Amino acid sequence: MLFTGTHIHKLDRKGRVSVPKRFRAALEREEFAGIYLYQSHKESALEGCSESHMERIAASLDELDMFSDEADDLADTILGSSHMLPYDGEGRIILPAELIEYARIEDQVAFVGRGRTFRLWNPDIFTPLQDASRTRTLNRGATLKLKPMTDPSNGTRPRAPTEEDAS
Amino acid sequence: MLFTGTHIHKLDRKGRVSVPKRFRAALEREEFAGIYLYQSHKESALEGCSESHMERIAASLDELDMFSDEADDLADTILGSSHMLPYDGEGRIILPAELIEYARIEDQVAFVGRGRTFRLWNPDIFTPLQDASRTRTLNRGATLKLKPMTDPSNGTRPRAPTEEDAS
DNA sequence: TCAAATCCCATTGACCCCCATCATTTCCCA
DNA sequence: TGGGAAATGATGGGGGTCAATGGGATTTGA
Repeated sequence: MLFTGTHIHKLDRKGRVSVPKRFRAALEREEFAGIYLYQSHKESALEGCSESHMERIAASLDELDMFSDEADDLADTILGSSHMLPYDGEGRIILPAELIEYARIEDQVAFVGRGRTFRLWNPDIFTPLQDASRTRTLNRGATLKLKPMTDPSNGTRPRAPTEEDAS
Repeated sequence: MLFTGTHIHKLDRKGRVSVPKRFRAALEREEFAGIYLYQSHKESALEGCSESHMERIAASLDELDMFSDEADDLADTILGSSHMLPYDGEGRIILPAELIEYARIEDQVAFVGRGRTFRLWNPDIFTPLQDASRTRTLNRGATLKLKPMTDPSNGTRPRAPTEEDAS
C-alpha cells in the first residue's frame, strides 16, 4: 500500500503507458480501477494518487477557509487540473496531451514512488534532480526523525494532518 | 526482530543473493515476504529494512510539511530510489544492477546488521571500514545510554517459545 | 462520418518457480 | 568424545509464466 521505487516505462505512439504492476498492486483495494494525475505546482512533473487520496485532498481543502485565496488557488490547481485515468485491459492509462506537454514527457515516463503518492517525470529531467537531491541531503546531514513505532496490526496513519502541521 | 551480525553471501551469475536465514527470521511476521533496499546517502552501501519500517519512514515524511524542500529531497532519495525485493522460494533476492553498481559489489555481499535496519556492502570495502570504526570507538571510550525497557506488548519478546526451550 | 477511445490478441524477455546439488551444522549413538 | 547420519541452509541452473509492449479491429461519441 506504499508507492516506492522508480519505474521507467514507455509511452507508446497512442499515448498509452503501463502503470507499474507494483503501483497497481498498491491500489488493488480501491474502488476505481485507475489513477488520478494532476500537474505538480512545484516541479515539471505530474502528481499521482489514488481516488481515496484525492478525496482526502478535497476534504483538507474543505477545512481551509472556503473563501481564502489559498484555498481557491489550491482547488484550481489540484482539483481543477486533475484527470481521472482508468486502466485498459493491460493496466495502461492514456496520458492526456495536456499533461504530456506540461511534464515535457517524450517517449519514456518515470513513475517515482513517494509513499502515499507518486510522481510522473521525463526520466531525463528527473535523474539529475534526484542526484542533486541526494547531494543536498548528504550536505545537510539530514536524517529523518522516525515516528515512534505504531501498532503493527494496521500500519496506517494514526491521525489526519491538522493545521499545526504546516507551521 | 533485530538484525545482528555480519553475513557474507555469494552473488550468483543471475544477480541473486541469499538473504541470511537470521535476517529472514527477523522478518517472519512481515506481510511482505522480502526486503526493501535503497542507496545509502552517506556510504558506498545499501540500506535495508522491512516493509513496516518503510511505512514508518513514509509516515514520518508525511508529517513534515508536505511541500518542504527537505521532505521532497528525502522522498526522492529514500522512497524514490528504494527497491522492493521479494524472496524467491529459497529466500534469495535479485539485486538490481543499479544497486550492485552503486555499492560497487562484485561477487560477494556482506549483510551487516544494524538493529532495526541493516546494510549491504562489498566485503572488501566494509571490512577495513569496520576495523577503523572499532578503533575510533575504543579511542573515544564511547558508551551507549540504554533506553529503559518498554512495554512488553511487542518489542521485548524476541520470539515465541518453542518446545526446544523447555529442555 | 471521422477521430478517438476501448477491446483484443500476439510477441518478447525478464522474473520466478522448481528441483538438484553442495556445504555446514546439529544430532545421535557407540 | 569422535565419527557418521540427518537436517538445514546456501548455491546453481532450466524452463514456464506473466508483465510490458505493439498493433490491428471494433466501438463510441461528437
